[in-house]
Amino acid sequence: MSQNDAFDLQNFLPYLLNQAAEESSLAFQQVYRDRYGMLRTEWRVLFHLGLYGRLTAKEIGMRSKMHKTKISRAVQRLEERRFLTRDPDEADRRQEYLDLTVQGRAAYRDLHGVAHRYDAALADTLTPEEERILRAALRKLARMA
Amino acid sequence: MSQNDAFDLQNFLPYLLNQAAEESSLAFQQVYRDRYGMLRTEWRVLFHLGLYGRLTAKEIGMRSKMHKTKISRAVQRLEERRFLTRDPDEADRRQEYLDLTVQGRAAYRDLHGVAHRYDAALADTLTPEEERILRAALRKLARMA
DNA sequence: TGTTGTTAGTTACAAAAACAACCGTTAACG
DNA sequence: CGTTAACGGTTGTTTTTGTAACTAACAACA
Repeated sequence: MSQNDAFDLQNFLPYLLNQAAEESSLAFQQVYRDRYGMLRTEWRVLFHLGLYGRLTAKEIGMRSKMHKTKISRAVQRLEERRFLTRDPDEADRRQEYLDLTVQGRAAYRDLHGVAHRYDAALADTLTPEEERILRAALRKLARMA
Repeated sequence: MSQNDAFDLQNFLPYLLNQAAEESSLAFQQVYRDRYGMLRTEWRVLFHLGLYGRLTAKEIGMRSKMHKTKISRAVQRLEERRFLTRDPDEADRRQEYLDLTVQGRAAYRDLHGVAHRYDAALADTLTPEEERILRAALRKLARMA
């Protein structure tokens, strides 16, 4: 039974963050899933390559904090579906550089636009002050150890 | 390659929300996992019962937005481990009321305290204004359709 | 050089989530 | 009543994720 204390689930930041993240991801997920058959890990890899250009799996891992097995599998699927190619680094043959194909860049541009517009639509439900502070606070929380 | 546009992953709210949610859940997850062998779905069910008292699975679903199969399985495991009991509703034998056992209430009180303190610690990394606005903005986003 | 440790990435297996079909019960209504 | 639809919940199967062990390549250094 509830303790006489205002602290409930809706006040628990991890829970609240999760609900907001899930709810706000849904509509975008719909797009990359239906339009390109991608998983979350896959559009993330696609975006990293689209935004920063040629990268190794390792570099994607450092930037995204995704585990290397997730990246490995996402890269496999993206390669199978011809969204990217692998280019072995001759100087260090443990790693390979990843590049988007023409098709990959097209998908990236498309999804980038969708994401941008969707982000703007989300931000529109907030006041400018709310938006600014929300982003700052989220960055702080995401950077915690 | 990056378009000449400030919009990148770190500015995409669903991504940012997800990173913050994941990062901020980690430490708490550690506690309910190590201390009670629970999964995320399980502590959520536990909290619903702890906060609101006797509920049916359906009611938990409406409040939490979790899918009914997740709830069904969480309830199973919580019952096996003697954190809750089921009480069939004689008036409508499709549903059953769920109640925490003594052990369940003890686990709830313990985890509630941990969550409360952890939430306070998270909030401490923010200014009071940031905290207030963050919570308001997250509630807005979580309630979107 | 050769041995030992690290690194980038993959693979194999176990745990968990998603999705659909299902069972027994109740509601709606001819 | 009897039939059909809806509901609460469970079960089975497929995807996806997490974890650990592995391979091949490189680095450090005696």
